[in-house]
Amino acid sequence: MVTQRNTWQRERVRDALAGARGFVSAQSLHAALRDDNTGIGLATVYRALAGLAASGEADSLQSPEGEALYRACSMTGHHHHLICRSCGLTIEIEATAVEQWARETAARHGFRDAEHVVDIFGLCESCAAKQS
Amino acid sequence: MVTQRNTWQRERVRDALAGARGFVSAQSLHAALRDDNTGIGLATVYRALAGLAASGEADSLQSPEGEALYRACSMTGHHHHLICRSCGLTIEIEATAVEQWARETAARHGFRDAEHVVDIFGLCESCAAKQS
DNA sequence: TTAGGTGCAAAACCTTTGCACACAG
DNA sequence: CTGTGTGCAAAGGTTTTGCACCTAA
Repeated sequence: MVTQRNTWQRERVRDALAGARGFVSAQSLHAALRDDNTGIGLATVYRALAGLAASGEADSLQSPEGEALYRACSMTGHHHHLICRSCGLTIEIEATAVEQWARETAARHGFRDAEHVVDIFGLCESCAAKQS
Repeated sequence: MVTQRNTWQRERVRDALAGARGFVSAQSLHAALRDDNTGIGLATVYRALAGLAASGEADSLQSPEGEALYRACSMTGHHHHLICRSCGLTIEIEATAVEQWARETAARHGFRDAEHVVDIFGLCESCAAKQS
């Protein structure tokens, strides 16, 4: 395993990520840390996030707007997300049945080394209430 | 419904999209049309693709590299994709079981207006053979 | 005619990279 | 010390936008 030093910047990124309720962009994460008087650089945030994603501590996905979104990963192994499209609240879900369906579908069409993306977007209870 | 004029540029984009075996980026689509002596502009390709996606004639998704990928949509209604990560071959699949699972999962957590993303990436048979 | 489309180039955007300096180990 | 990490700024990439001209209806 590659070396991974323990700098206060990485701590802050890790903390900010853990404190976020849902997926956050590198940009907004940097903006938030900026506002906390930390002189942290944008590049550092990107590098820290890439490191966290590589080591499995964070999850990443592409937003429809073209940004990369990150979130602290609590569940070990493979899992999926239920995401509120309004407030960003994210719930990690297991999908054993879907896993199997994906494997079978890939196999039926002769595909190998199949990976899959399964995410559900919706309005969480509180956001749905607000919008009523 | 908004007006949608019938220009040769849009025809070419539509044709190129229909002729592609899988998802293609706006950039490569433009490059391909460029090579066919058409003086089509990059902005026009983007605008045409946005229009096709808006009218449901095309599907779009974000590649992990941050590009927007498009594909002609043959199946009506909601569907998912099985995509070769090497050659881009795309197979449209139905996933009734997954649809239901997604609805149930969303409902169980109090989410409303749930949509979902379900795509499988892998190596298709011929690409797997080539790589052996 | 005329509202909308097109091309070009510039701008906006997110992300990566080069480099000198700082710092954890 | 020494090899990494950092900050800054510049560069790289994709996508959008402004504007004058063009064109389908």
